[in-house]
Order: sequence, then structure tokens, then C-alpha cells
Amino acid sequence: MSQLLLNNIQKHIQLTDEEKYMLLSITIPKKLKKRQFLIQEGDVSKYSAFIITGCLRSYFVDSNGFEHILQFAIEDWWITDMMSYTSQKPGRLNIDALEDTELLLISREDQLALFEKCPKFEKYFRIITENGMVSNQQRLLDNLSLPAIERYKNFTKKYPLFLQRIPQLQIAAYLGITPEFLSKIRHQMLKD
Amino acid sequence: MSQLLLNNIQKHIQLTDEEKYMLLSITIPKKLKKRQFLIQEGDVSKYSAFIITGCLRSYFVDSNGFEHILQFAIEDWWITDMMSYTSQKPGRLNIDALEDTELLLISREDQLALFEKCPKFEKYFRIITENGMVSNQQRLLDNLSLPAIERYKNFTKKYPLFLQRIPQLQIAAYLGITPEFLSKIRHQMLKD
DNA sequence: CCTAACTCTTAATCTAGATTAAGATTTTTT
DNA sequence: AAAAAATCTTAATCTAGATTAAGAGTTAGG
Repeated sequence: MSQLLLNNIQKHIQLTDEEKYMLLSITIPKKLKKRQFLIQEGDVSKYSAFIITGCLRSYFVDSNGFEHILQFAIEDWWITDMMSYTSQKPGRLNIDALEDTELLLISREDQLALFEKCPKFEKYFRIITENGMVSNQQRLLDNLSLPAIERYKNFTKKYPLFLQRIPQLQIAAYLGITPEFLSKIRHQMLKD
Repeated sequence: MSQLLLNNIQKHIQLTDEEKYMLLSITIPKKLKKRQFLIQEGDVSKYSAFIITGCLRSYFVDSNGFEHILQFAIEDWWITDMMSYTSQKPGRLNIDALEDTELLLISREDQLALFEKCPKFEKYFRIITENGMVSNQQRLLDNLSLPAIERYKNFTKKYPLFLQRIPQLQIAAYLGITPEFLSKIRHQMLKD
């Protein structure tokens, strides 16, 4: 089960058995049922979560009660409220499970201690964070420059697996449109 | 002149004189006149730039020829096309100077070699990247959840110094609205 | 110092996407 | 298996912000 995490890490750095042990000794397994929360608004995100099976979303509830989704995450991905996790202050994001989910958690405290003991892990997380930043930037550019229909087409190309797994309601909240308008777009796409 | 960079770094990690030397021996000073490019679309971003004086912007030109600004950067900030810089593949961003500017450049190659020689620097850039990711996420949330007038108010609060320095045309391209609409918003704000 | 090139504003018209509402399906709970 | 809750669709109406156009103010280069 931890093998998925080790494999993910070993795409970027090589680990000795001792280093594997160092890592695994600080990971905490956790299960969430569908709709259970990992983090709620106002919490300090003590942990970053690596997903073994299942699917989570991180989202923000605006002053009108609308949800806006920052990230979907499935097997082999990390998710947390980065702002709260890095600062260890209360965050504004919620993270909950869209399916029954198995996670490995690592606390910020243990993570930083691990970096001190073994800088290789700092490299791994530096790379993960760089990649996350790039995909965030790409998404911001899409939101600034493309109409909703193009953003949806990009989404279907980039994340074809999500289409089967994630309700349209959620996809609309990720794209920044209403479910009604997404429905209209999909109808329109069938015609051409 | 390099003192600004050393101070910035020493907010996050402590450096020995030798480490300072290691860093400075790979930085390349560069000057740009207003309107000169650091990077153009299609280039590989060989360098990340730390700003000593002046102001730059990174932006994307969409298929209709409209510019969308990802980042403004002034003294004491880093800027690059992260996608291209980390992958060393051609990028889609332009970076140019809004004012006469002095920079210190570091190549991706030298940066990665520095990380190997001295993991402390990996820590520094991991922190910088984490912070960048957080502010990108915050901006994405603002774009998803707030109307233009609120985004402008947030901008004025977060970057009061930019208001004097950066033309409204550019600020509009950052907020994701037309300059005409920004003008309307500003007029509207005077009334209350 | 003058002209060309930006920059900002105002206003009329237009459109992508929101809102509201209602009905049809599907999923979940009891 | 029935009832309740969530999901998706369609359609009419509405609005935030775009587009177009024109003029005024400001900056910069020759």
C-alpha cells in the first residue's frame, strides 16, 4: 500500500532502504468515507495527504455560499490546503472525499524534520511543488484567456478519467461556471 | 548590489561566506531598458531572474492578440516562466520590463548544480516556490469567486505600491478585464 | 518644441454566462 | 421498495463585463 508512494517518490529521487523506513515511519494511514472531510474551513491543515485510492476535492465557499473547486485529486496525487499547511495558520479551504478514500498523511512538523535529516526529500517536494505551481499557472491562464467552452474542452483532454468519476456539478464548480451553463455547453458540443 | 539577494535568502536560511561565494559566482548581472524583453514566447527560459531595481511583467498573448498578465515583479522578487524554466522546453510566456531594470540571473543548470553541492539552497527555493504557489492559488480563488470590482479592491490593498507604478492598462490585463471596464469601476468607487 | 504614440475616460450597444424555475433521472437512505 | 435527496436538463429572463467608437490628456522621441 505504501508502495504507491515510494514509487511516486522514486520517479524523482533514489531512496535507500533506510530512507524508505524514515519516510514510512512518519506516514499515518487514514480512511475517509464518501463526503467525509479531511479539512474544514478554519482548521489548521496539520497534514498533507497522499492518495492511495479514491478521490478528494479542495474547495472554497464564497460569501454567497457558492463552492469553487481548486483541485481534484485521485490515486498517486498529493492534496492539502497549501496556505494553511505551510504557515500552520487556519485556512479557508475545505477538503472532502468524493469517493471512499485511503490516504497516507504526513504532518508539516514531521515533513520539515525529514528535510533536515535527509535533504533528498526536500528535493522531491521541491519538484512536486514546482509542478503544482506550473499547473496552477496554466489554469489561471486558461481562466483569464479562454471562454467556458474551451476551458471545458481542455479539461476533458487533460483529465479524461475525471469525466466518468466526477459529477458535472463539481466540474462546473472547477471551471468557474454554473451547472446549467455546463449542461448547455455539452449540448452544444454534441451538435458539431 | 548582490546584497539585496543575500538578504532575501537569509530571511529563510543562514549562509556561510563560502556559500555566499558559491551563489554569487553563478549569478549573472543584466540590465534591461523599459520595454526590453527578458524572455519571448517560444524561447526556452534558461534563467530565473531576481530583481535589484525596476519592474517586470510576465504575460501570455491569446489567440485574439490580447495580453493576460500572470505576474508583476519589482525589487526583491523572483520572476521567470516557471513552466519553461523547470522543463527547459520552449514556453508560452513573455517577460518584459515596465521600467529600466537591473537583474541577477541564475541558470537552471547552475541552480540544480548548486542544490547538489549545497542542499540549503534547495530549501530556500522550496520555500520561495511554496509561497509562489500559495499566492497563485489565492489569485485563482479570487478570479473564481469575486466580481471585477472586488478583485480590483483586493489588488489595491495587496499591492498599493503598484498603483502608482503600473499603468491601468496593465492592471486591467492582470485582473482579467478591459481597461474600459476598469475605468468604469474606478469611477464607481469614487462615489461611495 | 512638435508630432506621434500611448493612456485614460465616457457612453451606446451587445453577449457570455448567471439566475430562476420547473421537470426528468439517478442515487441514497430508510 | 418507497421516499427523500441529489443530479442533470431545458428554457426564459437578466446582468456583468465586452466591444466599438470617439475624444481628451499625457509621454516620448526626433
